[in-house]
Amino acid sequence: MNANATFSALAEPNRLQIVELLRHRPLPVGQIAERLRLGQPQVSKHLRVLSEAGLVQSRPLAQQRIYGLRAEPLKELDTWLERYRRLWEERFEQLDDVIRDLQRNKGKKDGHRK
Amino acid sequence: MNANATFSALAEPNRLQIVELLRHRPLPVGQIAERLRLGQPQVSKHLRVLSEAGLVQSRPLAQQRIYGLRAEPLKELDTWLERYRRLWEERFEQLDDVIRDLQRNKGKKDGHRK
DNA sequence: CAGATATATTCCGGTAGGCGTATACACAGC
DNA sequence: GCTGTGTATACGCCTACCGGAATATATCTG
Repeated sequence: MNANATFSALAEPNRLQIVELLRHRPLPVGQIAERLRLGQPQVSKHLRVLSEAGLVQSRPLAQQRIYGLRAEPLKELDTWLERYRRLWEERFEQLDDVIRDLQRNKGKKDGHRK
Repeated sequence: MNANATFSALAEPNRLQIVELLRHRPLPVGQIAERLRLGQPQVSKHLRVLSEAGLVQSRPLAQQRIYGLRAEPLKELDTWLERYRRLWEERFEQLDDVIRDLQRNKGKKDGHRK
């Protein structure tokens, strides 16, 4: 799925900060730049990436563009994570168990332990 | 929060594939390389990154290293996502609402400074 | 010990992507 | 129209990082 695009969009620290900032409320570009102490062109570029990943959306208001979060990619991330919840909710098949299996299959020769 | 490290580790497509592969069960490096059709050194390097992000863990078995998933970073990701669930569970404060607010306030100038 | 197997590390070349500056575009108000 | 404000894009520089090949390290076998 698109999890890839979402991850790489959020991998950049400033972009992650932008997302966290927009979690509270939509903001125009200038406000984002000011609060995160970033250059305006950098913010615009990051917003472009976030927008292409579907994480934000903008509406024009006079000369401003108000950017707000979009839920879908995060919802998809949640769905993606769903498949991993067993890792900590059930105790799952643990590494050591697998090691033990493999050692058992190794056959008769194994007298080696740590 | 370490969310940053987790995101950038998962941003790389091959690393994401490795994680998805290890979701089913732990595997030695060679198996991973074979199934994903990647070079062994590349896999080792990706595993190093994943390991430093805490996403995988290895145990030696003879000359092999068996890599398996670790739950914690994914659990943290889940926690991080928690704060965004309102975005789609409640309908939240929507972009258009904010636009309307801003347009209404347009009459009076509130201070902005640089 | 030598040789085989499994993995890690190193070096190199190419490239994607970040920042800063300058510039282009868009809209508002006069 | 012109000017000011807000945002987007273009250009250049630079660093991080990926892939591939060669090499180093570790462990088993005989």
